[in-house]
Amino acid sequence: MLDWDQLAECHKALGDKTRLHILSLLKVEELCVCEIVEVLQITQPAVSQHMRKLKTAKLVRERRNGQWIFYSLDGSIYPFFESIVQTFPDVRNEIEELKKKGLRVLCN
Amino acid sequence: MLDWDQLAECHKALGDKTRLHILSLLKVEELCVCEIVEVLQITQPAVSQHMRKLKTAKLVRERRNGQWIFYSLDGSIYPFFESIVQTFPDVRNEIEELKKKGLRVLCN
DNA sequence: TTCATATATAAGCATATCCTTATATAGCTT
DNA sequence: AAGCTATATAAGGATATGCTTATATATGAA
Repeated sequence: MLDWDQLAECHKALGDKTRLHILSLLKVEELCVCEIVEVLQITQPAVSQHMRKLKTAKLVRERRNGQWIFYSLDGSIYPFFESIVQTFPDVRNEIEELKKKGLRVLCN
Repeated sequence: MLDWDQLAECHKALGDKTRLHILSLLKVEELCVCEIVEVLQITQPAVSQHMRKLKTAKLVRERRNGQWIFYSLDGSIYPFFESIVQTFPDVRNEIEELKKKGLRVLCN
């Protein structure tokens, strides 16, 4: 069962606009750090630190592929996760923009 | 629709153990500030400030009855609220304790 | 009106958060 | 091994958060 510490940590991780934005992107598809940097236009360390919080809160999982680390959504320990994800704004157009700029290709 | 500001504010309000505790109590039943103070054993201003955050985040509603203000759960603007509430720990025993001590009577 | 009780607000302090820049680590490629 | 790229960590500063004590406001009662 989830205790107060875990619940608070989860919601704390969700309680930041930048991280909600990142999670909304990951809802569309798995992304690596450099792609998220490109979309959000903040520094790479800032993104790394957000990813660490999301990982600690068990809201994302990571998968290394060469020098890239791909992050994807995973809130399977939270019964409410799916219903929260459904409320994320639609950011498919931002991923489309990324692809148009050809930047996704770098990581594949 | 909910935007990122509202979503972040909601989760920020949920991202604190004390507030999760308060919401868990309100899940059992409507309570006034002095009762919450009694259960949590923190100062009255601390509870007041938490209630303000919860109210601003639209997670509770308030109802004045004489000199008491009763708070109750209300996350109706959040589609995921019910599923989050279900994960709150059960604190019915704490309310029972309060009643045994006779402190609930003061407000009724 | 005066007093008592319930709640809210103000001010101040300790700690947490989020960003930045600088540096370290890890994996490719040559 | 040397150099390049992707990511992580460290350090520091500005702002936010959560608590406390002190004070203000609001309601009910005498």
